[in-house]
Amino acid sequence: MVQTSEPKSDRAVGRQGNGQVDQQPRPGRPTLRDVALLANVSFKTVSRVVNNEPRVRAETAERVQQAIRELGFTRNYNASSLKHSLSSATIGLVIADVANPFFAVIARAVEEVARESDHLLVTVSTAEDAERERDVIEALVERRVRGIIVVPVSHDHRFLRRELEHGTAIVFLDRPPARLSADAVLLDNVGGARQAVDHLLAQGHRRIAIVGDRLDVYTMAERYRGYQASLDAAGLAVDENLVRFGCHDTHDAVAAVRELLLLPEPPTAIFAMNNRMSVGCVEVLAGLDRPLALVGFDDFELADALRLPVTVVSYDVEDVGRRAARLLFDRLAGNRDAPKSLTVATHIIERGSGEVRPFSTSVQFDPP
Amino acid sequence: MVQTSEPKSDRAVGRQGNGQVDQQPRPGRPTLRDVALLANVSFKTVSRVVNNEPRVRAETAERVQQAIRELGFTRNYNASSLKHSLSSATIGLVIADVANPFFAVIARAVEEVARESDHLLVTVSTAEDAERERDVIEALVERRVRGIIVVPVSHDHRFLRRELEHGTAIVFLDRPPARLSADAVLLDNVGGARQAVDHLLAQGHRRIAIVGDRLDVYTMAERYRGYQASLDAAGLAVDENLVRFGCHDTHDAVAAVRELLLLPEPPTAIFAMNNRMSVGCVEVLAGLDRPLALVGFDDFELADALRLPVTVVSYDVEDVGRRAARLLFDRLAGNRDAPKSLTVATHIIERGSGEVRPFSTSVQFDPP
DNA sequence: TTGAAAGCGCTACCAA
DNA sequence: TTGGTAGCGCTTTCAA
Repeated sequence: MVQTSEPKSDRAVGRQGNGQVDQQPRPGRPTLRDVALLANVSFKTVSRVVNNEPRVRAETAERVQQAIRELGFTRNYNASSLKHSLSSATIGLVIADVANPFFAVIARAVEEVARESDHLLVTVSTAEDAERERDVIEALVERRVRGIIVVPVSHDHRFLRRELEHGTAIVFLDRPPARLSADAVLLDNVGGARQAVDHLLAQGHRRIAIVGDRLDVYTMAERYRGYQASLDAAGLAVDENLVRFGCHDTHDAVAAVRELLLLPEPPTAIFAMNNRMSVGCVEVLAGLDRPLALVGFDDFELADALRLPVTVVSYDVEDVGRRAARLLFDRLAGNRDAPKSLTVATHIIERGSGEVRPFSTSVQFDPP
Repeated sequence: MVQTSEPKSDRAVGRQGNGQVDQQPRPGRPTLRDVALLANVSFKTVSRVVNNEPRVRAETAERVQQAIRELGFTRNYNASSLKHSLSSATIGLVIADVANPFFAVIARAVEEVARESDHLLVTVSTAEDAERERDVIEALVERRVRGIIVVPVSHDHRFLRRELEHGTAIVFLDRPPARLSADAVLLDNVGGARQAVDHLLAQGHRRIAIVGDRLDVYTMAERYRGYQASLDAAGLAVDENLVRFGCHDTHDAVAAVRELLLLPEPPTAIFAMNNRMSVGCVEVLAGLDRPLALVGFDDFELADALRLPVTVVSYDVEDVGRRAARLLFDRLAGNRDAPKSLTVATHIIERGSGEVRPFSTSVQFDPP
């Protein structure tokens, strides 16, 4: 079906020369031994060639290379790393969902750093399920990944202490470890949420709704604290009718916003607690005659190209991923300092939706 | 720093009972042997417990479990899988870039299927670089992943024939194998592009620009063929000034569209060849007074919430990923049929931007 | 420059 | 129900 132009000579396994073990080509993948047999050298010599060790005669090496090509031999890395126990040149990334752009960007940044260090990345999703978190981490440890970057779901990470002691590096991302001391890269969630809500208050809003995922997710709890603190500082009480948690995805957020709009006293502004929530809000708000104010936590694609460009609390997502990965490889390189926790600052990007005033009808509907 | 409530009794390694080898706890991860020593059984028995094999006395099993917990033992999966040679319960996914929503959704779908089969997923990016493609595939093979789903970049996959023969399942996604016969899940690229351009022609457009990535990427070439065929059928020639290839990301697309608008005879419509291009186009078009028609290949988030909702050529992305993964696991389950190639159909979703007429000024600017 | 032997952590097979 | 032995594919140490 497909023509190959590779040289086909010397196809027999036991070679013509001396009377070596002329055995059948075994089924399955060729091993060092198969190559050795074909090249008529000891399998240790093949190992040397495969690992580019110096003390091999050029002529011998060439013969071995030829045999490797002929057989399509590829070194079994799992077997190699059985020796130096650790290793595997693989790291793990545990996130909630790759299809969420936040995590997707994190994954790319981490993979990029991993690649620079010649490591492969195994990405697994938890879907915010604590049990699944344990399962996937276990699976990663079983494969002896050298390190794990985890966006944690559970609230007790003592089970990871053993792994740390056993030499697996672990870095927490976006959310801190619970009941464990370990490296972490976090955001200023409380501060960012305060920025958002303060901003809306400054425009004169008093009925500010909040739309988010489960409150037992760390970032949600923190951002809610920021929301509360902001209202509190303004002398306002939290109106439970305006608080909508439990939205897992944009669909849920759409439903939540629709409900909010049907309230006898609807909000004049919304604080969307992450990029999924913001997108959900926009889906609804885009259809309204009169604009509602909106500030979202996390920037997102096309936020600036919408009918009413969305004001967001932003930060460098890629940097978050990169920093976590660097911390990890730093540990793998032998760093034994006390666990470090970095907090990345946020800043607000005003685009229009956050500057809408309550009940305003003359708002600018087109981008500048 | 962190308190543990785990039982700490029997901490010594050689137990109190008979005079067994009372050796030092070795550094590094505990092995079957360490557990056996502590539980005072043979390490084969520990192996049985770890693998839930039936013939172990409950009492013995409990003692072993206790030792496992005490030591924080985790089975070394790489060592296990050395036996049944293949295995590793891992598959690979080779894509261009996880941060591209198309690939992110594919990755999620593939991971989901993998998880159902208790497999882990290693995701690697090629950044559309053929050399990197070979490198990462090699890295995956070295780790003996059982199968690989690849969105190929290179134009010669003969090097994979050996891997197929050696038992590694390979499924091509989005782009077909070149000089190799293998499973594939593709889109109707030519047909989809024709739908898009025919649609624009039907609105009366005659100057239809096309914005895309490198023409040597299969999907781009195919979609361009569709563009050509559509124009050809309408008796129109391709105007090279309106053809903009070489856009890797949204930024490049933005620049390309800006250039197009500065043309002495600018286009009245644009065909964006993938989701990245569409987003770039929207970024520019959102700022214009007079709308330009736009049809994009690939649906994308918020396309319906934009000032001028975007008409797209759509299809079920998740399904594409799922089908590829199912094909792969089907092979791993032993299916030896001739390679299969599936083509997923596309359909147009009219949202407004594709229904803009040339030079129209009275276009509906708000969503219904 | 090359090879032989031991062993990484585990499972398979057979014996007790 | 348990344990011993061999060996997966490779690297390491030492000898030739």
